[in-house]
Amino acid sequence: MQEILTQLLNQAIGELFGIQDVAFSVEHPKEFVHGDFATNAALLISKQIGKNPIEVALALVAYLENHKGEYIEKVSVAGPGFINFVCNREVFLRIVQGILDAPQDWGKNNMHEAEKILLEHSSPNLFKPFHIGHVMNNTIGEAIKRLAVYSGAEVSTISYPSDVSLGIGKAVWFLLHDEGVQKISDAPYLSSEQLNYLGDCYVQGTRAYESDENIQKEVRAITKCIYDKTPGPEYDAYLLGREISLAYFKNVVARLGSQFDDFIFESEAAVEGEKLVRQHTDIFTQSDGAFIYAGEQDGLHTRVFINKEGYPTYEAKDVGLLALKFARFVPQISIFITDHEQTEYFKVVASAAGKIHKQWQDSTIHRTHGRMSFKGQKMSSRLGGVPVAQEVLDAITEEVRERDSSLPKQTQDMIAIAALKFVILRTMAGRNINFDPETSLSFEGDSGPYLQYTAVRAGALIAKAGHQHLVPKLMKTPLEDTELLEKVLARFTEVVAHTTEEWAPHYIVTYLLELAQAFNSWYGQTKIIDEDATLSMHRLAIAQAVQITIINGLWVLGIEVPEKM
RNA sequence: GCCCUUGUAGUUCAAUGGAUAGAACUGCGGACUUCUAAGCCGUUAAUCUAGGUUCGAUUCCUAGCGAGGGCACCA
Repeated sequence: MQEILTQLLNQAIGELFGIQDVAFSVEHPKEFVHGDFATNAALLISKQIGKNPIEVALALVAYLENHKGEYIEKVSVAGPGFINFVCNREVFLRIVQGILDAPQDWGKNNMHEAEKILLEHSSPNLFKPFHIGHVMNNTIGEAIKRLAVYSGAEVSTISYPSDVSLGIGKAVWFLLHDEGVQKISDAPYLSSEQLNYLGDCYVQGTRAYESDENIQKEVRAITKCIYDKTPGPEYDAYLLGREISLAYFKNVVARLGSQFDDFIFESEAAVEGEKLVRQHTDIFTQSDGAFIYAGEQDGLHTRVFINKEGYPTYEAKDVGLLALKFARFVPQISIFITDHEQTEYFKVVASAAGKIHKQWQDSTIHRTHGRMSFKGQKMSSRLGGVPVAQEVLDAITEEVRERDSSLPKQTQDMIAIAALKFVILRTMAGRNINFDPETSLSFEGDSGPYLQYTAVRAGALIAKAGHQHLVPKLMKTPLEDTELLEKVLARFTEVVAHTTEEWAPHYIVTYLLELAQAFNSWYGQTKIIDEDATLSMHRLAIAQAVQITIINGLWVLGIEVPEKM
């Protein structure tokens, strides 16, 4: 439709004013009352030829009226010189029919057809708890993954667990000094006591490390065993903790609705990264016994890639990670998600890596999430720091249960996750989120459960009508009460496309709220199933299209819709 | 000190350089007692400051003020 209008306008401008290449836009006005499309062409032309914009617009409209074709119903001038177009209703009804004909395809596009997209997100620190920051990462990562799927790409999702670090050495030290191997072996597999104990190892180990120099030496020795994979009780204890930690990670992300095709471990990336840095002494120069990259040459700052003790730092590991990603998956686009505090850091890594392989820098997209700050005390962690994912989810699920204890456990979980994910996804990614469970977390108004409820409600309507042998079916000349909804529905694919261009899921959230509000408002003032069977069937068809659109939209966001609520 | 991000109703968030800056929560007021009230209808309320570019600026540029993050061997 946009293409048709653009072409038509170019033709009109050429014939009337004899100019070409006017960079006008054809877009949806914010308000539906302004029409279906609007263009600023007259404003731009008037500037070029020095005429009054309204006059220019009127001339254009006169021309367009005579050439408008079957899709355009009305052309008019508005405001300072905008030209508004109203499309024929047939245009929208045809789109809605398309939703009903192929619900599973509604919203998909071919922006990345046949491309390989690699996604990395939710990367945990083994031995440390999976906290609320990981949930943010996971939620955004999963949404971007699904957007990629909707764009026709062949998507692989991986995670990059941190499995070697001094911190892990500390945890293993405590594990060994507290007969911890016995303790976690005795506890039921993936029980909360087992996991809590592992978390304590990290905290206690860190505390011990800070208090005693001898312990520091022991911890470093253990860390070296882990790096070098030296057989022995240290490495065995490490392997046990690692296995439990990883299994736990898979468990938590599964609860959130995502799974991974593969892992690249930090220990692998470390080996690869160190090798690459040592191979490229032209890029990584020596300074104070360390290998550094002087980012100043690209307007950035210097970072250390191999420290003076000869160990690869996080920087080198990230270079190794890039190498492994492109070698194993050969993606056209590689996307990864981190906390936004890594933005500047990664620019340096990308700049350095780009000098080894241009593609590693050019094909990588870094998306970030902010921090979640907590005002209320309700969900502060047992560990005193950042709240643990499991605890947050349990607390929200408990609130859902208090609202309606009759719902199945699975539905309660779905609603809780929707509430939490919504809070994360509604905001432009990268910004901090003030999360006050008392006020931010909502089940009413703009919220995940509101969207779920709307879809469930539409579904209930159709089910009820089914008992009266009424089937959803679009009619040729229906009443006007569904016109607005038809127009809102039609925009879904554009919204998905826009969201994919920027990899910014919050656009979908905003759209779904708009759709849900339009639907609920209509529902509130219209009797959908009434005596007139023809009208009822048309309205049901609209309700079904709304249901499909919300379900598909929420699917992209990683939110499931229950049968009932 | 330098660099990046950011500043919108009382609160939490929106707004590809466009038309009357949208929602939700909160407050206040309503309707129905008929398809799911986690709903609907009404109402009060905002672009940090000062310049600039533009027909037009919340959006772009400059300066200031405030917030968050980063800046050599942690991850």
